[in-house]
Order: sequence, then C-alpha cells, then structure tokens
Amino acid sequence: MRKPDLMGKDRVLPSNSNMNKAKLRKGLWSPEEDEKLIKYMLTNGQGCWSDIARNAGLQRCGKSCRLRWINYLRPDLKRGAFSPQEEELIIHLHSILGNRWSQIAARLPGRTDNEIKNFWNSTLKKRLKMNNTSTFSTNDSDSSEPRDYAIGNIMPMHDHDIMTLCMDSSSSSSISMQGMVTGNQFDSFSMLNSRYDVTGAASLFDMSTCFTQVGMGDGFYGDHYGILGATNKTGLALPPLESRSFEEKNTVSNCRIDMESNNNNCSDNICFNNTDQRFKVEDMLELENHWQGENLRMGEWDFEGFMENISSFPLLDFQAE
DNA sequence: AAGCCTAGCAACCGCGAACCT
DNA sequence: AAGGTTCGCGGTTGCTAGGCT
Repeated sequence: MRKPDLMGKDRVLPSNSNMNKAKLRKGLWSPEEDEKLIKYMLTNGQGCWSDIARNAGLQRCGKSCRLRWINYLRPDLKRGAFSPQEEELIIHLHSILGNRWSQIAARLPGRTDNEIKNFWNSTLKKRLKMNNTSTFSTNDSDSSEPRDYAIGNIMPMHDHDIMTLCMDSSSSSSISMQGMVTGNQFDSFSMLNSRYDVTGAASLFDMSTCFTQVGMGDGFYGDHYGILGATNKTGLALPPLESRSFEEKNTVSNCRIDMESNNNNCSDNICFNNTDQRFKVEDMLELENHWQGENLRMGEWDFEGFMENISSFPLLDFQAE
C-alpha cells in the first residue's frame, strides 16, 4: 500500500525551544533510516530508545524508533494477510481480552499489536457487525471490554475449526530467532531490498530465515514480545503470564490437563499439543461457556485470576501462508 | 480521464506504569 | 517521598492505492 517515503516528505519537527535537540523527523521512515536503525539494533541490541535514536544517527525520537522497530523492522515479524485461523483466534481472544492488543499479539507470533489492531478495526469489526447485527446488539463492538460473543455465540467455533488451530509445534514455522542466529554476518541492504521489493506475504519471513544477528542480549525484543525470552523446549515462546503450570493456575474452572499420556492422537478429545501438556479443548470450551454463561464483564470479577486462566491458553503458531 | 470514496496501514499522540535519581 | 525520565499500550490520524462513478 503506502510506499516508504517516496513522497519525499521530510517533515521535520522544529524543536520547541532547544535547537540542540535539533529537528526530529516525523512521518514515514526512509529506507536509509530503516537501515541505520537495523544496523544499530543488530550491532548494539536494544537499550534506551532515546540513546538508540541518538547513537544511530537518526533524527527521530526514541519513541518513533521503538515503534518502527517493533512494528516493522523486527526480523521475526510475519507479514502478509492473516490466515483464517489467525482471524478466528483474534476474534476469540478479543472476545475474552477486549482491546488488549498487546495481550492478543503475544499469542500470535510474528504479529504486532498495531497490526492486529488495524486488522480488527478495518476488517473484523465490520465483518462481525455485519454477520451479527441480528444476533446481538453491537452497541459498542469496539469496546475495550471483553465481550460475550465468545465461542459458540458470534463466532461459532466448531470442532473442525478448533482442529485447525491444533497445531503441532513440530510443524511450526515460528519465526523464532532461534535457529537464525548462526553467525555475525548480516546484509542489511538485502534485508531492506527484501522488504521494499515485497511482492508476497512471505518476503520478510523468507528473509528472516537467513537472518543473522549479533549482540542481541537478554530482552532483545523487550519483555512484551518475549520471542527470545521465554522459549519453552518446543521452541515456542510464551508470554510472561505462562510462568506457572496450567493446573496450578486453574482455580476457577474444572479444566483439566491430561498429562498422563504422550499420545498425540487427539481424535476423541481435541487437544493442543503445544507442549508436553495436552490441553483438552473440550475443557477449554467448558471454561469458555462458564465465562459466557456468567456474562462476565471486566470490573465485575477477579481480573487477575482471569488473566491467569487466560494465560494458560496455548500459544498458537500458524504456518506462514 | 478525472474526481470521489473507501479500505488498509504506518505512524503519531496522550496517558499511565515502571524505573531512576 | 518526590520529581523526572523512559517505556509500553491503546486510540486516533493522515496518507496512499485502488475501486467506483
């Protein structure tokens, strides 16, 4: 859609009073700026964003650099259209979490909160509204509060649908940096070319497979994304919320985890085999129905406890399509 | 061909939380 | 403890491409 800064817009923010703070650029990022930021991040890793902006030779505020990196330059981003599975998951998570885009994004590897937010506002919201004006009142479908159109209501999630969500981590195309970090060479130009010559959804993804990096310390992606920070043994990264076992956390519902068998045959009980734990979807649905039945709203119940339960949802990792 | 409208998306803004001094 | 700074998040804006008339 929008081409990167071909309009030659060098919008510059005149510094209010301090000319030493110099003119901070605003607006679209040029390829040169991207290159500078990528090079700096790969060499030095993440630190104080205002320092990054300064040291990388960018006339941008740190905030702008952070946004650009997180939403566009991070090598683990999955670009391109959302898959139907991702769409369903977003709808489902939004029904639970509301407009907590970062929480939703944390469960969609390679997707950013901004991307999901845009997708929701531009596409899903309208679709849901159109599909369901007759089934329930959509007085505030963009409410920041979770809604009760969870599974089986607005967006019926059948066993088959859920089965499509049941991804074995072994087939995962998780764009985890693991496996990509193999050396010190990095061709930022080819990376940029790859990005700007993008004609298909997978260009960034393809690029990332040969991406190498150096100097990425702990928290390279920040706490929020946790791509590197909390990778379990299957290579899947879980948001910080998943620090405890499902069983430990589950105090609200009667969800149970079948940990006795390593059998992957889930024909009877649809399950997520995300980790060693087999999480039965039927139980998940029970949990969902519980919430739905109670018609719970934020502020009317124990949000922390809820989040702990939510955190036990599997992190799905879709094939790049 | 020109103008208008709309969808999609990158980026900015404001606010609150966390952290630092 | 108080004030300042930085970070992260969600809401919003502004711009472009593409479709339509």
